[in-house]
Amino acid sequence: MAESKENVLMEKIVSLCKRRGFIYQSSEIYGGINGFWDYGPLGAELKRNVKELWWNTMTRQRDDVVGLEATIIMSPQIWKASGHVDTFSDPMIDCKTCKGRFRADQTHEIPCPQKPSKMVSECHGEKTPPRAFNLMFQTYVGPVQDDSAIAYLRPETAQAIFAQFKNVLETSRQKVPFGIAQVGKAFRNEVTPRNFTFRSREFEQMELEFFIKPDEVVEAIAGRVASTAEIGNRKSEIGNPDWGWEAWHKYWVEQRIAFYEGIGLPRTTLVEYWQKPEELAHYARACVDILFTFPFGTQELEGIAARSDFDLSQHERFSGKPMGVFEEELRTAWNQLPKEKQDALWRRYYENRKKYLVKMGVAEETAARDATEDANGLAKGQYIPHVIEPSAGVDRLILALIANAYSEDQMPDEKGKPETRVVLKFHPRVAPIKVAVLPLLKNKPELVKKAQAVRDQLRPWMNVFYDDAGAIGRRYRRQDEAGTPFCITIDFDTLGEKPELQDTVTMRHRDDGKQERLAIGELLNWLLPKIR
RNA sequence: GCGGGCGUAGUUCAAUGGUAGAACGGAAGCCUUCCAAGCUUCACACGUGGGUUCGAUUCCCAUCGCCCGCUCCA
Repeated sequence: MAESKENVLMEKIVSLCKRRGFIYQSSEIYGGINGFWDYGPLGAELKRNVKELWWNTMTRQRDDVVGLEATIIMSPQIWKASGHVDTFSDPMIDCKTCKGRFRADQTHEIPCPQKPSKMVSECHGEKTPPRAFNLMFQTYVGPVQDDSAIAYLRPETAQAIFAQFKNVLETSRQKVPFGIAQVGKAFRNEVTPRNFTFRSREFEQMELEFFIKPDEVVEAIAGRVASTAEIGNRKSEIGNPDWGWEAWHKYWVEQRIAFYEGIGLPRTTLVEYWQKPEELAHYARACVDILFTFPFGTQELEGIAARSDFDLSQHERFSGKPMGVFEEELRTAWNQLPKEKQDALWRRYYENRKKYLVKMGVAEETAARDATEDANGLAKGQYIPHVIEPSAGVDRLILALIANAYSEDQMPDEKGKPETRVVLKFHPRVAPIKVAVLPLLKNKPELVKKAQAVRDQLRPWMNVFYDDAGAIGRRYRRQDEAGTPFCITIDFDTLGEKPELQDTVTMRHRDDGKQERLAIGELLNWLLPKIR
């Protein structure tokens, strides 16, 4: 089989990941298990760095986002409300004649691959009966394994945020607009895990649910809803009272792209894809995918969806607990609005609520009654928040970072002969090892002792790697493959061979091999801004 | 799940119906005054399970895994 250039590159990456301890196959000694991957020592550091950067950016550096860490197994009711129990499964039919596979509900609209004049449902190919498979992993809670004990491993982290929305609202002293962030494992029994870790059955997500006022409420309070064109010109002003869902959506798209650029993915490798109306999930008003150009294609890293008030509404209906918020500000503003304005906003809110309820199968009459009740709430300062959801896959991002960092270049060896060098050009912020400390020679105890002292001085602040084995060049190359941005070498000048250079070291840069001389005392101040 | 291809040290590759070699890498030691240097020593593999056979890494079957297509998503 002729192998494509992309495929060769992926194989090199997979091989490097194993060789250097970034990623191993799960359960490898037992032959592996499809769709599961483990992170080795360097991978674990890389992943931790990425998650901490996300967490820091999304919560600690902001006033308006707080964190949550929920369980993986939750009440199965959650997945009924979210729709995952019913819609997270696609009945499929295989055709034994033409080897095609089709969604059972679409056979009447897909042309037969062999006889395009006929639809799949009417061609003569021998077909299997429809087989439904739910993509959620099932388990049982408690010792008795009957239907009443069925529970699911969460297929996304988002639902826990919705389920705990009221608790967080009441205990965090936040008010809308604000967000709840969560990082954690999710599980999907994918039909076909593929492309290394890109589509795994166990994976990790970094999700933010950012709760905002519905546009009707924004308009009631601020008098207007800002157009997205205006937002583009005032990016620095975060969260003006007149921001509607479109402004917030656009804002988060910008924020997320900036995040990716900040950890070393160049803008040129990223694609911002606005989903077309017909591609949107039923609950979404808009969705932007941030794609990365992997060796195997341009694929999704993150989706930023404007999910309306769908999720909170679903949980309100299924749990019977109110999910709305009350704001004095809205009540006051509402009562000062002219009657015709009140009526117009009331009508819009009513129509949206009713549309949602009818779509979810609520009888017309009941829907009208409930929507009326909801719209009447506006005058009392009550509404159900809408949500903007930036949802990113950690493992995909790790793979993107590795693929982006992978490069081969020519570097002269000891004798000046050019040799191919494999180097992972990680941004220092995500690099698993920030700095390697190397005594020039191992068999000179003074060098070793000094190097260990430098290591110990830096260790509390960053991940430091000490290595004294073999020639210095070999150690540099090893660090290149690990993606270590900086190497510190302790030599005889450090010890004072040239008195003016005493207590200085060589700082060697990964990407170009250039070196500079730095005083030991200034190392920390030199390094810290680069790795944070 | 369906169809096609592929499974030999950590990696990349050899060879063979009579139980396997290399290179690089790894470990230990010597040496080494800045980019995979040199010398010595060591460890490590036929994915798993059946079958055929006197004997299977080699042939057959199954299974697991990887890659490519269909399909799906973070």
